[in-house]
Amino acid sequence: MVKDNSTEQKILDAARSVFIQKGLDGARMQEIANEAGINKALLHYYFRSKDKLFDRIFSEAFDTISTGLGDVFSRDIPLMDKFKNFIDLYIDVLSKNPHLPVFVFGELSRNPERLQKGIEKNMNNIMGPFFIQMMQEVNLGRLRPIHPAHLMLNMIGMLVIPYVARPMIAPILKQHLNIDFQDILDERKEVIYKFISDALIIDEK
Amino acid sequence: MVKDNSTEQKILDAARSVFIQKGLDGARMQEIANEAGINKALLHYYFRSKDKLFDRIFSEAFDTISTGLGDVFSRDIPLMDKFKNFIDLYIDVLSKNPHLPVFVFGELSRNPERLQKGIEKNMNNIMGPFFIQMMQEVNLGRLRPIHPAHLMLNMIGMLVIPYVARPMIAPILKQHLNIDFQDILDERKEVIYKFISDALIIDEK
DNA sequence: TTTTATTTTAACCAGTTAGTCAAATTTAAA
DNA sequence: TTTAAATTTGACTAACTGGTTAAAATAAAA
Repeated sequence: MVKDNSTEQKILDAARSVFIQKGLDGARMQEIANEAGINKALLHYYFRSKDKLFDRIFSEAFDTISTGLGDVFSRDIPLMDKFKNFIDLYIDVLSKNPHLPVFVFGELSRNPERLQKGIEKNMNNIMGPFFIQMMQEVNLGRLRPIHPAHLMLNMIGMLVIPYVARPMIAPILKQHLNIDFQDILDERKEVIYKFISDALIIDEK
Repeated sequence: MVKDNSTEQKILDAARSVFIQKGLDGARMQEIANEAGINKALLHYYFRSKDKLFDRIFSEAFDTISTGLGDVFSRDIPLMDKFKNFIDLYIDVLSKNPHLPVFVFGELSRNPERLQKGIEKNMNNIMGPFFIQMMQEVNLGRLRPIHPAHLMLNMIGMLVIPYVARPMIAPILKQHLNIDFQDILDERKEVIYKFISDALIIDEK
């Protein structure tokens, strides 16, 4: 009497794959049905409409891409350790979901009201303490002054750009410098952490 | 006897607006026609198909977003000045075309073969000298060692992220820190240049 | 087994979309 | 002015798309 859960899962897997690859407008219900190995009508039996199905996939994607912003920064550890943890965690997530940023940013740009209220709520407890912790380090003369918002933008930008701009940059690197993009990706964790360390930490001579 | 140029221009303006807002799949020829104030059939008279029209708009957008990578880095000036010029130029371009990165990266991600061969050609003369110039500064002990490819990724990431992630980040900043995103944007030039300076330049004590 | 509820399907439908075409209108040339 | 070329339009079409529906198949309950 219970719904066959594996069918629902097959649909979700197929929908995730197709939506992330083609976007809301480019995706076809027929293609999702084919990839799930089922009838198109069954799609509407499980999820009433394309939009409902898409919402499900997008929420999931948004949650994934919001990972860490919460967990990491609320832990009671030194600031630079938070950055290190954040970088490591985020690159792990991205390397497993390389197409997520383009998908989320793209759909969000065409439809900003899709933004979840949830994520904004549990951001309240984090931003404040993190802000204070940075101010302290700056006042102690250990960090060069920078607004936390800018620092977060800098980090997220450096983390995300290789995945967002890959189809544009990878061919150039390969052609003119004979560099495999995967090698660059493998070095990102260390490079980014060193870069922000060098930018932030003041040598005490 | 010459084609009415203003009609073609009206079409291109409308197409640019609609395609960048909705993407290839989300755009409708009828909407482009409406926005251009003409008949839909006239669209096909000037540009034979939706794809042809889109190609035109995308190429233009790609050229715009590739600005500076060529001009700035081939000039014979100190390395840090190149970075400063690049940052200034790029932010000016982005502030005039804030939706371009999401558009180009999004369409390129769904259709990587759209990549122009042109841009790769005139990149040949630039990458080499820039690479060498950086090596020299590093060997002279003036710059901390970093692979030029990583540095470019860092810069482009920091430059582009506010525009790409705006609908995600702006509400958070407003809600929890009461910061207007435009204020952040206005500070980006200086912040980014200071950040990479601090990260790269070795103090000679 | 019989009955009832759930899952799956094939066929269908109404609305939309890119693209066409013949005719009308405007512009330029002879 | 007349003729020819270029521009613009309204009406149309064939293909596609999300969604529906009634019936069939399967599973569960009685």
